[in-house]
Amino acid sequence: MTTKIERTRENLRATAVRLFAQFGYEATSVALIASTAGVSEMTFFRHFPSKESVLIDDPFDPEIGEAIARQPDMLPPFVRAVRGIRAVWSRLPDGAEEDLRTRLRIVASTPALHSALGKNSTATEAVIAEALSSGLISDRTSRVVAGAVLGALNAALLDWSMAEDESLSSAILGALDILEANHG
Amino acid sequence: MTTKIERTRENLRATAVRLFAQFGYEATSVALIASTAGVSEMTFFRHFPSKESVLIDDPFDPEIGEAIARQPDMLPPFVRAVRGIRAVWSRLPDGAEEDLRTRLRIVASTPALHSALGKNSTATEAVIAEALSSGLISDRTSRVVAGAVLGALNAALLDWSMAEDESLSSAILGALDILEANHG
DNA sequence: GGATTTATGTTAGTGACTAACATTTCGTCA
DNA sequence: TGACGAAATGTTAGTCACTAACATAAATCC
Repeated sequence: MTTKIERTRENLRATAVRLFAQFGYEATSVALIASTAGVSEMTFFRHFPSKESVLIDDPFDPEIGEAIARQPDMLPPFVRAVRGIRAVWSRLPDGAEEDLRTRLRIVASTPALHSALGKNSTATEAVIAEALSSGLISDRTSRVVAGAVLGALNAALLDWSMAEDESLSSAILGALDILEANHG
Repeated sequence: MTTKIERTRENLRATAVRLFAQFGYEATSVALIASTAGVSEMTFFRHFPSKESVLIDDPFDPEIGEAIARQPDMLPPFVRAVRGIRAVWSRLPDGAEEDLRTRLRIVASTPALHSALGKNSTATEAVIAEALSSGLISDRTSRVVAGAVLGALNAALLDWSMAEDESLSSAILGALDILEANHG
């Protein structure tokens, strides 16, 4: 059974996304989201650390790290990172795709949120860099490769969100292929 | 002769950076910066659009675009982007290097600012993507490559800021080489 | 030196977010 | 079923970044 806390959170999330889509992200205050959802403003912040986090949350960090760490050590770091991400992102839970597209469209159309995407990436970037690190390459190389791969992934996600009838996996795979080309 | 507006701006900038280094970015309010600099809070925002912008400003966008556009069309987009950025970033005005390092160190040590780095990149990313676009590659490819290159550049800059005795150009060139490797 | 810009100040406000404390709602067990 | 302890929510008051409107001071031009 869904707990109350889960229900309240989902209620807030759905309400927020609906209002964002209708009035725009910046024009939608947290106070409005809360009152529309029938809770107080404080309750919103008990369930989400920030207004941004309703749209931007990426629970895949641990999986990505493991998937990258699983790639053979002798492959170039670029290839390891790309294949790890590909392994995680090419199979999303059903229904998550439309939801992700809705959220990313709001992000893409709100300049103030572009940076938020990057903020989220910071943690992921660290995870990737860590997973890449080995005796064979420098920390600098790990971090630069992680930054490049994440930058490419984010660009592809935003671009995909604006496309009409493309599957997420084909967009991701296509973008990662661009990176991997001539590296493997 | 330096105009008054330039003097006030530089005064605010120097004061802010000094306070950031001393007390930390988040612990330093704009009100404190302004009063320490001997002006009102409003004046601060007349000279800087945001608190972040004191540390993060990248006036190179037009140059980067031109430098990339100058690269031969038949080169792979990765190589064009990397060489364009290399051309611009490998020659910085004297003294700018120490200043940049100071600012980036504050950014690197302040999680809240990591996203700001990405925000700044959004504009640069668009410039790079535009400069890359040609009849030979898709818009998607341009954007993905731009994202990758910018992600790598930002990672390298942050990493460099924490290093002790490394020149900026060698860090940049090294990072770009990682990207260009096997692409040219 | 007076008039006109130009830079700055003041005041008041919005919106995201936090802290401290009060209150309700809920599951649990007698 | 009803009291009890805990979890979820509410209230209030505050901080800080940032904006708008209007007022004043200071630099520049004639």
